[in-house]
Amino acid sequence: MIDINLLRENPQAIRDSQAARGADEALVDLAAKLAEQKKVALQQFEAMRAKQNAHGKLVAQAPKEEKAELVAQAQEMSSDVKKLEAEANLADQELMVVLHKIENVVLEGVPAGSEENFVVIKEVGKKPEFSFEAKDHVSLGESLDVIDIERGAKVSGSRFYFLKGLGARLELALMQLALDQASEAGFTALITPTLVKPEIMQGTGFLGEHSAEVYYLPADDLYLTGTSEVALAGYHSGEILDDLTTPMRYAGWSTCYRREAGSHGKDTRGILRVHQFNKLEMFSYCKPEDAEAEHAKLLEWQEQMLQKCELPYRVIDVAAGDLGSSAARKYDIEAWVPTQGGYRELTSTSNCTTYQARRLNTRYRDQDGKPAVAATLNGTLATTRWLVAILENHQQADGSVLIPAALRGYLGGVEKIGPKH
RNA sequence: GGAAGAUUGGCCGAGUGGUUUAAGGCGACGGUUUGCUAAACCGUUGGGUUGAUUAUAUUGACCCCGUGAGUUCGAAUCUCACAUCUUCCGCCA
Repeated sequence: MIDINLLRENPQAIRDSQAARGADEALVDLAAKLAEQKKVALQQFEAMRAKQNAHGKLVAQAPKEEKAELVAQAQEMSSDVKKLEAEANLADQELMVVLHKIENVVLEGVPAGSEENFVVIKEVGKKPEFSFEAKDHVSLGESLDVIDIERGAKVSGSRFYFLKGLGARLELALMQLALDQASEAGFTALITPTLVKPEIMQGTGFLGEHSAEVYYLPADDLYLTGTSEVALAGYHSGEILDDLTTPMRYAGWSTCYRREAGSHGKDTRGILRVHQFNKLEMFSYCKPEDAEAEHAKLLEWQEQMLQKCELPYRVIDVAAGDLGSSAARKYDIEAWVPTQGGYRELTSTSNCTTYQARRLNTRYRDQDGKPAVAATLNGTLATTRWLVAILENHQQADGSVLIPAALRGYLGGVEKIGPKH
């Protein structure tokens, strides 16, 4: 949710942001109007309530013989109060509906426009050159007996898979490497719930445009999370954090579930786009003025992980129209995928400024001890999808795959995955 | 799945329809005293919305006692639903 003070003081900034995203600018003026209406309604209600309260004291103190008379007067007041209260509540609800529709104000420098308007910030690493015909991760997974897609489909349907043998161990190795790196950087590890209540899912903004992406369990009124960001953002909801002089950082590990409802026919081969995968997510709570510096750090840590996995990649500054509604800026790191001849997203890091925390009511105490809304940021440190890039980039002429040195320690020193026969 | 009990401020805890404007204690913070610390004494001590004024301050109104609805002129207090926790019984890993 945007800051209602900004709506009052600088509505143009919000209009400009909506325009950069290609979102509805008219919402801004509608919200301002509704805010004014709510204020008036609330004042009327409070004035009437004050009268009622004062009268109530008279009733309490009055001698018995005068009570009947005073109570009769109070009855009239009561109905007025109820009416005005209902009006004020309605005005507030109307305002909230519109406020929630306005997306976060994008930061200066974010490229305007939609998906294709991203800006490449840098390219790092050397793309591999093969003297043989490179295999994609599906055939590598099959020949090395580390990914079993056929049986995944048999058991659970399309977009499901088994990771097997060294494939399964490689994923866990990747997660552990990421968790160790995060721990060294001061992150607190958290294994998070993957089923959450509606208000948490709502609060993190995943029930907006992307609600079709989310698995829902009607029998229990719970949602399956598509990322541990949901639980991590909800972790401190409704709290006032004592000290944010340095950011509070969590590394959340969880399985993630996505319906992929809007992507029929897209990436149907392999494990690039699946219904279930694992992810290690970084999540930071910090002061709003520290958010951009924290964002840069998250990006740096992500780059370190890609370098440890010896993957060629590029960093892109995602365009305003392609940001989630909570994000004020987002950087994606895309790894080179040889058989696709292109880059594919491996990580994403968003600076949500105070937008997400305001909706979840997460605050901190500033220098004066006064509560203020915190900023939240998130970023991927490892996912199952990384296996695609690792397998394809490190494949050898003999059909084997070299394991990046940083991961070997987690695999009992195994240096390569050889063909099964 | 069944039964009983509980939920009040940072923490403990009183409060069973009207001077509750939520007692009291602990903790924390400030002050006095003190060579320093402690003790003692005095004071302060939540969140939100919204006004006024001489506007970094002062002061007022309203809301918040797990959540939501209801009864009532008036609800922390009564009713209903839900959530969470505790204990017990049953079933199961």
